[in-house]
Amino acid sequence: MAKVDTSLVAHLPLFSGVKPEDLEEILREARSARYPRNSAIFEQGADAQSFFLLLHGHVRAAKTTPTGEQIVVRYVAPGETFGLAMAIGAAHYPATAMAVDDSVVLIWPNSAWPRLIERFPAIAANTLQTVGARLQESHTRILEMSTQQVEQRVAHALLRLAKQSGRKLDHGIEIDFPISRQDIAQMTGTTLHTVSRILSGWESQGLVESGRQRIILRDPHKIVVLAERTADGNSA
Amino acid sequence: MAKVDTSLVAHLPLFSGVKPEDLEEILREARSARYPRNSAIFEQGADAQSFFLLLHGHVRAAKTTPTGEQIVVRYVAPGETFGLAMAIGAAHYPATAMAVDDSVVLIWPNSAWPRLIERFPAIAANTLQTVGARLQESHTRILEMSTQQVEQRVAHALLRLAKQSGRKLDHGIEIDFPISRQDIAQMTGTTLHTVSRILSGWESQGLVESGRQRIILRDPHKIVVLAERTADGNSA
DNA sequence: CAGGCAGTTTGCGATAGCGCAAAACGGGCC
DNA sequence: GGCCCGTTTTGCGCTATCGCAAACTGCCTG
Repeated sequence: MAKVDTSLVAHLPLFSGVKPEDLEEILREARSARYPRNSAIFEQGADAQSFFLLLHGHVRAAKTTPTGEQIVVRYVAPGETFGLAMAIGAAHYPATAMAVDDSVVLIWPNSAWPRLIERFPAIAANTLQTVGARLQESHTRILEMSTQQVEQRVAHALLRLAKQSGRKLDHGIEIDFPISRQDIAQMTGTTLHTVSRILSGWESQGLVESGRQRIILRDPHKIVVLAERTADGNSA
Repeated sequence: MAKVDTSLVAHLPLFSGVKPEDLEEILREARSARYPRNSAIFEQGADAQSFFLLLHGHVRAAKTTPTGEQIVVRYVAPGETFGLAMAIGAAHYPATAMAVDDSVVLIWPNSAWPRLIERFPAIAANTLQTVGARLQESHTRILEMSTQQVEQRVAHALLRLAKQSGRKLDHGIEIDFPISRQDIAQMTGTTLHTVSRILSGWESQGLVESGRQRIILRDPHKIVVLAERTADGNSA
């Protein structure tokens, strides 16, 4: 297994407050692995045996109901951790993680966690902050689902994706991994049909350009306006 | 200010792994305060200056949109922490906390947090677990909002409240604090009208007994069945 | 004990978005 | 280069739920 250069990960939030010379010791406990596009990293309900740090690629975390419906919990971008079941005291993974692009991850065995946070308390504090940030995002999402129409929610979702994983083009911002109408529906609590209709509408207005698992925001500013418009068209 | 008996809080998850003799030192940094029913403890957006542990009563955490709509983030039960903005790296409170019943809380200044987790790393680990648990609850809530009808969501919400803060009566389980139709609507992403209709229906079937800010689950088992029924009436 | 008010109930349209079905499309693979 | 399959588009009826309005009720207050 190739050794990971500490300089690649030293600046990540997870390791803030950790001395560079300690980093090597931390990385020694991890192994790295490559997951090809569309391969599963772990399955919801499985025994949680490891936790992960994404180095390259993109990972989708999704939760499935007993009846088979799915929602996308989040997309993981490079530099972010995922599969932290151990840290939050869960014995099983609460979601399924799948690589949506060829991805490279660092993998620590769960057994390393207690030792890690004992020797480097900053890691516990950093993780608390990222989990807290995710909690706030979840609350925001709940707020949106409770108060906004589907079109606004889709607008917000795309803007968030663009910010997190957007690649700047001269004619807009492209979401940097394959994402389907269905995926967006599962992020916003609607159906792929409705998403498709919305994107078609936007496309004809020149706001986006999209195709098979590909979306480019051509006019992010107008989409921001859409996202903030209230149901009554901001008549107030 | 009255001194808090360590034996009252020693068993709380927050302090698990903390030696009893250290507990007094921790409590010495806190002050206690009483909030009468319907008084605000902190407001969304205000500078986060303290974090809280609820001793008695019940607290509602709610988030408000720019346009004034609210959702209930959660109800805090005795023994739970709230207002952890500092711990999760937020400078401002992301929600408003209001006592829904006469309540007693312990209050630590944020400045105590770094010292606390440095001296007692178990507290950071414990907090990480509770925040993680809240994150999972949020995801469950998002899943429900995405896949279930309003009636199922209301059923789930009431069952959760009953489990968290239910008082057993001989003729059912009563939710142990004042809660309105509006509150339930704000927990489930619907309107008070729809909640009222649903509860009226249940009442006529003898599933619940309810009135002004008061709900008793008369037949929790049947409500569980309702909660799990799929949209097509479980025809499969 | 009488108001008054917050909370609740209920009726009645209006509609956003779902669900189903079918056709069109696009791209990768052989 | 053509075929096949997953994705996307689009039409159409349906309904769960909203939104508004109005009446009702039970507490708490003065």
